[in-house]
Amino acid sequence: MIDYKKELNPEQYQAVTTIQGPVLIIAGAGSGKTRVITYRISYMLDSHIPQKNILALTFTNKAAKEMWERVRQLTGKKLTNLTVSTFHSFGAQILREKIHHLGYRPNFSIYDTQDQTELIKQCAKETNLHPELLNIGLIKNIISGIKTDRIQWTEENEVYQQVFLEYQAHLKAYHAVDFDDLIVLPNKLFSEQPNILEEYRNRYKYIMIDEFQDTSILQYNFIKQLAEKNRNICVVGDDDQSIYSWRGANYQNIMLFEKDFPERVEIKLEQNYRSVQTILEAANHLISHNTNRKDKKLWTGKEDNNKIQLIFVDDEKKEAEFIAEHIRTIVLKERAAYHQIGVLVRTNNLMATLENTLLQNNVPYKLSGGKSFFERKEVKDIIAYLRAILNPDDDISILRIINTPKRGIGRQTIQHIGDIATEQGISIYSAISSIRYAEDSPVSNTIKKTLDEFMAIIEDYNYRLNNTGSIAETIRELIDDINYFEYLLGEYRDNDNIARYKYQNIMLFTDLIERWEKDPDNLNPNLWSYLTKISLSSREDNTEESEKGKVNLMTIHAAKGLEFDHVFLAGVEDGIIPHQRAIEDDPSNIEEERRLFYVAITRAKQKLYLTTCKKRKIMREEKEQTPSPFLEEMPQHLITSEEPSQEMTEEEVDKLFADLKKRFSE
DNA sequence: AATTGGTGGATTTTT
DNA sequence: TCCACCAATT
Repeated sequence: MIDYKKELNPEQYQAVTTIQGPVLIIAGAGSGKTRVITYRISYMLDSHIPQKNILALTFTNKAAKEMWERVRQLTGKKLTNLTVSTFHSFGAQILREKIHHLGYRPNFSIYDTQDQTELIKQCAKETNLHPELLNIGLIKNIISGIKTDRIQWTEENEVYQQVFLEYQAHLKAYHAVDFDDLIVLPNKLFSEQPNILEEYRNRYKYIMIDEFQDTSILQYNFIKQLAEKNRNICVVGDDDQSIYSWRGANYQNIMLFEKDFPERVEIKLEQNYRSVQTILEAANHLISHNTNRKDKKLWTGKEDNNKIQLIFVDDEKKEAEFIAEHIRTIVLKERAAYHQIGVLVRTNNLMATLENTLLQNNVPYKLSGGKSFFERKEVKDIIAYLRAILNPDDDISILRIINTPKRGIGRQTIQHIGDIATEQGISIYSAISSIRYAEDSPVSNTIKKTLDEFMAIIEDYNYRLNNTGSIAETIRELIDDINYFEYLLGEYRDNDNIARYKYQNIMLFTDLIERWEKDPDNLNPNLWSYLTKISLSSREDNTEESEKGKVNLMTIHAAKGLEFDHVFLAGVEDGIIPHQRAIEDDPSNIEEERRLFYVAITRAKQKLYLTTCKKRKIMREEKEQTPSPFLEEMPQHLITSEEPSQEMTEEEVDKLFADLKKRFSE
């Protein structure tokens, strides 16, 4: 039995043991937030609350996974009925069970950003949108804003109204949903169908929300509906770490919660267990420049004399070299473990140089963020096949694969098929099927035959994936049947290695499916669940052994919730952080950029390094850079700055390392 | 009619 | 650096 009183501080103890009624926990950075949630779940189980009545929602898959794992270790129980998931996968789960009430099939496809972009382009074309107005990013924001009630139609954006309607209609016709729908549709079900809401209220009587400051209004409404009756809801958040407002996060939800659940118990966790005094003091000082925040005083018992290091270098190349070499030094000198080192950046494009340099210096690293394995073109092709096989009305997937590998179905043919589909209001797949029998069809007999073969593949594998043995094995046969490897060789005929590499990725993909399929803990090994799982985990979250022993290279956003002994923050320059674009959008975004900087520096447990370049290549151009203004918002006595260290030759570096090694062995 | 190769343009953060 | 669009070629 766990001695809760002994293992937790008084505030944490109160947070863990107050399981009836609404609770608001304001948890500063590093104050043991995850610990509180996991102990709280454990405490509930000890109080004989059934697993199936507990719902814990997080923001990222990584967090969900980690929480699950920690509860499992803490309790030693088999967690078969506990629900720990992200908002989006919880939404997907509800839709899987109930989406037929909205007229979709349960085999619906989930569109990621790429698919969404394709669809928007298609809709823009169909509505004859003026090419000058075609700004996909903007349209995406408007569509998302309207769907989630964040914005209204105005004179300015109403030109996109037609595209929006078209977009929505297409999704429905394709039996497809986008990321927003994963919250919008369950929310709609809850508000329109009281019996469904009642069913979920009875199931999930105890609800916990992690990273509450990152929830959107819509997500808030969703959980409010669910929790309103039983009122056992615990939200945990930190307004200082709200960094997703661009995606609809609304930290005012904390105030809404206070209003909607006035009987709440409020608990503040202010003791920081993560960082040393220096880092915490700098962070506190920095964040105090923000207005309109809940007052907090984070404190720690960890004294130290290490200052934050600020390093000036010439350009991004030198910056990367400094980081790579310094990592090698601290690994040798301070016996730091690679996986306890984090290299953080504001934007993905800063990662390329760092990556190359780490590679050259033999520093093992692991990326999170950036392109996911499942977003690689070759893998995405196969996924599109699988989606189309499960849901042939999914036009986006059909269009992606209809001529991949090349079968001789070109632009013209596709145009014809598309016209028929639009005229008759049917999907591309149905249109193909009707072309085959049409007397005056606009396509030649040769092409008809090709189309026949294409349909045969879809139908054949639809049957096989639903009825026969191993999913992974069937997919391998599919890849073989469509001659994908030959296609790759043709596409990259000037470089066999690329083709081989891509093919290996696909083989890896099928291996992943096989492992998932054979996992004894997997209660639901059907292909649809797998496709859903990977659509929702856009990032690679390796919890494999390979994760150990590697430096973590990631964006600040991706680093939220993580901690490292040593943190390098690269590109601490004006225009990068705060990001120029963010400020241009709205000068008040400076506060969010500051929170981002705050999140970055509070990832460090012991030592923090900030690097600033004098010049940097941005979009092919050399630009003179100036240090980030945030540097001046931290007490100067906590920071020591260095001019670039003299360049060392390869031999000198080797000699230094040899010396260090010698010192150790003495 | 399909494919290939060239040129120009663009890059915040993510479920 | 990578991707999308356009014109010439088979």
